[in-house]
Amino acid sequence: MRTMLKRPTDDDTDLAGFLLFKKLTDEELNRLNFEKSCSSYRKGTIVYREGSRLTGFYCVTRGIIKIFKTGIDGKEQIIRFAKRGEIIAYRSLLSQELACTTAKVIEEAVLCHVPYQTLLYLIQNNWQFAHHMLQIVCRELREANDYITDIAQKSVRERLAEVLLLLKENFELDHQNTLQISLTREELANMVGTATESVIRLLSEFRQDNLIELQGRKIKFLNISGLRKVAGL
Amino acid sequence: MRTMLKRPTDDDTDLAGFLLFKKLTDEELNRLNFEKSCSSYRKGTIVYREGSRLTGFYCVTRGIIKIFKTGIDGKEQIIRFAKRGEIIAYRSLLSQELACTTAKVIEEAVLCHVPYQTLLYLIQNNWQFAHHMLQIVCRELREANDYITDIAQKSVRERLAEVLLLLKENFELDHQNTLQISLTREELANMVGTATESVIRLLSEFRQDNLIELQGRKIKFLNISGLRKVAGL
DNA sequence: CGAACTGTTGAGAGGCTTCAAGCCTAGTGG
DNA sequence: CCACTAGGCTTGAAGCCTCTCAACAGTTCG
Repeated sequence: MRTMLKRPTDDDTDLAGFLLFKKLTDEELNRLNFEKSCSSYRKGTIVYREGSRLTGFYCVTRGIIKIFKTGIDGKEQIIRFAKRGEIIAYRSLLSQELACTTAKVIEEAVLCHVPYQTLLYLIQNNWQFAHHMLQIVCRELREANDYITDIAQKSVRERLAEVLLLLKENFELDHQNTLQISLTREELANMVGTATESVIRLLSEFRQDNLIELQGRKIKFLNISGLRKVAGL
Repeated sequence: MRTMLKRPTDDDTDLAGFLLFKKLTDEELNRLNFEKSCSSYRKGTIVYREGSRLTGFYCVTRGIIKIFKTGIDGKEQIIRFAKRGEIIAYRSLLSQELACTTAKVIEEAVLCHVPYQTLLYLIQNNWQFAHHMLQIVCRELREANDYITDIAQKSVRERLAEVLLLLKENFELDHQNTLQISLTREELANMVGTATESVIRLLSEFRQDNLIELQGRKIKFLNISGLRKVAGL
């Protein structure tokens, strides 16, 4: 039998913790809470698909969502991962375009759907919200520009090292320096923009160089400054 | 003697034509016009440098500005070109970060500087302005994401063809199908993310395949659907 | 237990980069 | 006015990084 999908807890439906909503008035927060709808998503679920029309954006209150584009021959290009506290699908919504990415659950998640009308209401009534939103998009744009430069100029080896460090920043480590996100080799390849086999070979080399330790999908960091050097940072 | 720098004409200082400012009230427009300052920039001038703190954003009313990041060994990665009607430097300004790109004049330009305070004033007082701003950033973010996918998955040959088509869209052609922007081979390479020599060889191949015609930096399109096919579109 | 997916390793091919040398053009200074 | 220089452009050769193909082991799950 499939494991039961956990109901969203109170903690999962509370959006007050989101920095983005910090400056809302009580009235606005009430409206947001009234109009949002939260639900659980099983691992593997597609939240929305590239090319679809979106009805709102989502706040991630639990789990991890993979955001990717589908390129040549259906090969995925991973744009980013979203975790608790982050929002997804807002880009296409704001520019009123069809979704240009697909969002897939890779760790059992709870998402709160906020309708487009609510988003517009908040933008119209609370400039601090709009301003905060602008900052979020602008940061993501900088990251995208940085990534363009990396991918265009660095070798696959350098990029893989950098991606590992990036994951370390975003998902932290347990007490043994082990990365707390589980990705397939293919997913790593789709972040770096390379072939699965290349990732496998390079990870293996990093292990031989005592930079990391591997155990299935678990990656343990042994020498972070060494990795940083490989990444060219 | 160096040629004189043309004074900005009335046309060069008129921001009313910008879509971004369409929804401003008369009062807001007056304030904008009072607080902005326009001046001419000679070809080759650096408008702002990566790492510097910006005091405002710029509206391009004439000429062409190259926006690029400096990567490994000082190699440029061109992020985009801005022309009449577009704004630059707004990203770093809004996210309150240091500039992450450098902006260089590649065709004699007129820029209108709008102070940060004015930008904030507009965001606070006119939600339609803020909303429009959000749409601009979101569109640019989509383009960046698209480009990441291309650069990660396509060959240099495909990317070069795509870049040529992109330039065609953004800068149009004269009556003889000749591209109206003059770029060095190196700049083309820095857009595509490859070596200058590779661009030269591939352009030469495109010419042999009767896709384009070359005359110095002038590029004339002979077979656009052919190019599109090469680009994998 | 088999099917499907993931991970691993090897071999071969080829796209692209790098290095090097020479040509051409435009701008500079005598 | 012309030689000179610097920067851009072009071409060739060599080699490496990375991809693709292929085969197989390990794992998960119905």
